Amino acid sequence: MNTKEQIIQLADCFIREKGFNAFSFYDISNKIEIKTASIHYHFPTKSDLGVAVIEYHIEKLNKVINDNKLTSPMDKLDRFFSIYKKIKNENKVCLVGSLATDFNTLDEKVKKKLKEFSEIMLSWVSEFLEDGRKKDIFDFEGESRTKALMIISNMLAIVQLSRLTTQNDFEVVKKSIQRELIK
Amino acid sequence: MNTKEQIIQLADCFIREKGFNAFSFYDISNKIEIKTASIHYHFPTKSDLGVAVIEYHIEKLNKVINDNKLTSPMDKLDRFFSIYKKIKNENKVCLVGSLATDFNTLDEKVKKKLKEFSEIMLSWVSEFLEDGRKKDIFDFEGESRTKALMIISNMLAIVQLSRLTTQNDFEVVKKSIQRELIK
DNA sequence: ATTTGCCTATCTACTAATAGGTATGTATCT
DNA sequence: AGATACATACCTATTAGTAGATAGGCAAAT
Repeated sequence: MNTKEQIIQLADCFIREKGFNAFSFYDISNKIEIKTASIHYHFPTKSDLGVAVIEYHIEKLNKVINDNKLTSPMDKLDRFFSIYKKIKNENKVCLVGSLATDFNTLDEKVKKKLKEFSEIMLSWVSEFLEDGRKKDIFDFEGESRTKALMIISNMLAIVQLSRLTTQNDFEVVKKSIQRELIK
Repeated sequence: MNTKEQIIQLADCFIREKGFNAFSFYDISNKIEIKTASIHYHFPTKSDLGVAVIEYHIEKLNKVINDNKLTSPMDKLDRFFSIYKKIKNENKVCLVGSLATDFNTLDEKVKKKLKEFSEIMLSWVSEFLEDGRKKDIFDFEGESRTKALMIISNMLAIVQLSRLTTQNDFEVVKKSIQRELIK
């Protein structure tokens, strides 16, 4: 892994651990052996770094989507849950949730990229929910986009909320979604 | 309203608009005619101000709970939704969501107070859901605390997420919760 | 009735730390 | 020679927080 990738991954960690406005170039320079000024060589501004982090997430998500193109809706759902399970295990929050609370402080290109990311996520979940319903694996009423919004909301929020309640609440919510959804 | 109360309300606005780490004493001093140093007279540290903001929310929530002690579970649910409706209309996010993403940067007394707040919210919702189920107004499976977690998660997240998708998604999610819950 | 002194709430002026960012130099590799 | 990937040194703005002065109100003492 080269320096640029390392910077992106560290920034990603900090954003989802502490929030965009709470992490600094110094935090990164402190973890890898590089001076803060050198980070600007790879990413002129903090916003550029923010965009790169989101792009990294888009790539990862697109890879998940592609690798699961041929699997069943149930497998896709499990894969979806595993993304959030990993976030919870690391005691982080999801990127969308983290940046959404800071949204009004972000500059336009970060906002735009974040919207792109959430759109990809929402489309993917909507599609495999719809597919699962057609195949009689899932059961829900109303539009699949709405159900996707509901499930994503649950996941996005529970990784945040369970920082305050109990870590176990993640599993509680996950199982509740499965029980309601799966026929 | 005295200066101290004004400071709390402004801090509350900023926290839920931009996040705890993105607002400064200057932001407040800029809105009311007071110097930043004078804010420290009322709140020695930023954390003290944070605690006061959460306490303000606890008071408000306790008032809502008390004023609705004798109303029906359905009215309580509507009242619960109206809290988030207001948040959405102001394009803010809820306090718990905002501070949960910054959680690892907060100091202990703020964390503790925030946990208190989320506990009160969760208990209240759990109780009126349970009551509504007993009275055959609501229909859901599993523990009422779990259902409360699900509904609070939906609300907490959709005020964040709909900053990225469309504002209307708040109503979509709200109606979906109602359709699933109400017999 | 006036003075004295304390309390409250503010200001001015300051500090030390941290922030994001820039300009320039330099070593290495192609 | 030029591009790449750093470092050094620096800048400016902003941050939370402190110290000390001040001004008004109130209440007890003179």
